[in-house]
Amino acid sequence: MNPVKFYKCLADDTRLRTLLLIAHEGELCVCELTAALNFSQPKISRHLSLLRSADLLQDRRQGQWVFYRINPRLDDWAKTILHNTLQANHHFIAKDLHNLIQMGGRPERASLCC
Amino acid sequence: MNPVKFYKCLADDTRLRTLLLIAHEGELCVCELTAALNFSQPKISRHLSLLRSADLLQDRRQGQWVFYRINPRLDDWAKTILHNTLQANHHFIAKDLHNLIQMGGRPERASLCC
DNA sequence: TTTGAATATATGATTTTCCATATATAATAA
DNA sequence: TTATTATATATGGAAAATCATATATTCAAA
Repeated sequence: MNPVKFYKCLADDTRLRTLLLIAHEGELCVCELTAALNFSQPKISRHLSLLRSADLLQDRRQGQWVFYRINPRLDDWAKTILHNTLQANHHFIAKDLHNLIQMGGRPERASLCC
Repeated sequence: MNPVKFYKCLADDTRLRTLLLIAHEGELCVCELTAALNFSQPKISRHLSLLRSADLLQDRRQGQWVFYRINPRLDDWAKTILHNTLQANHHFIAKDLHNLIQMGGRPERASLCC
């Protein structure tokens, strides 16, 4: 992972909040991010597409929803930086997490085993 | 330090190489950075000005030279990220460090004590 | 056929770069 | 000392490039 390319991904309010929310929650779908961030769906979708192209995020479809998570094959140093940033800036996504908890009708995750 | 503002500073080739070179060397003047990066002096000066305005760098004048270093009052999490990035991406500035070593007539630092 | 998500296009805003020049310090000559 | 020249750095202004957003539309799954 080229470090400039990596930091360009983090250098935007929508993208950084998206990444930290996903890092915090493990996995989120587009409609959850839309509710948490209170931005338009196309806006969020476009940033997610950018983060997926840059290999920071991985997506999986489950029925009508598409869930995003941090790409597990992301370089360790980059993963570490995401987690350090989250730890030191929890306040940065506090309101978004609140919105997420308030959100009704969140999709159920498929159980990962049996 | 707002994390988006911080990452905007790192999200540029010239600025990231400048920061990592300074983090590696402790302190560098503009002419050393110009020689290491092989960019025009105004270009480097502009980016240094931006990094100083954002409180990532501190400058001091010594005679005709202006030396830049990482702002010692930068948030710890941000300092940590700079150092982690340097450790994991030494290759990113290898050529620049080589240019720096090759450079003739580097200015002498004022000794910090007696 | 309704819901969730992605994409295309246009546009406005920001950022980066270049060129020329300004300022500041230092070295040298008269 | 004073004037001259050289070196180091900063900045104003303009052009070029990049980026973010809104609207409209399309795609895909149930």
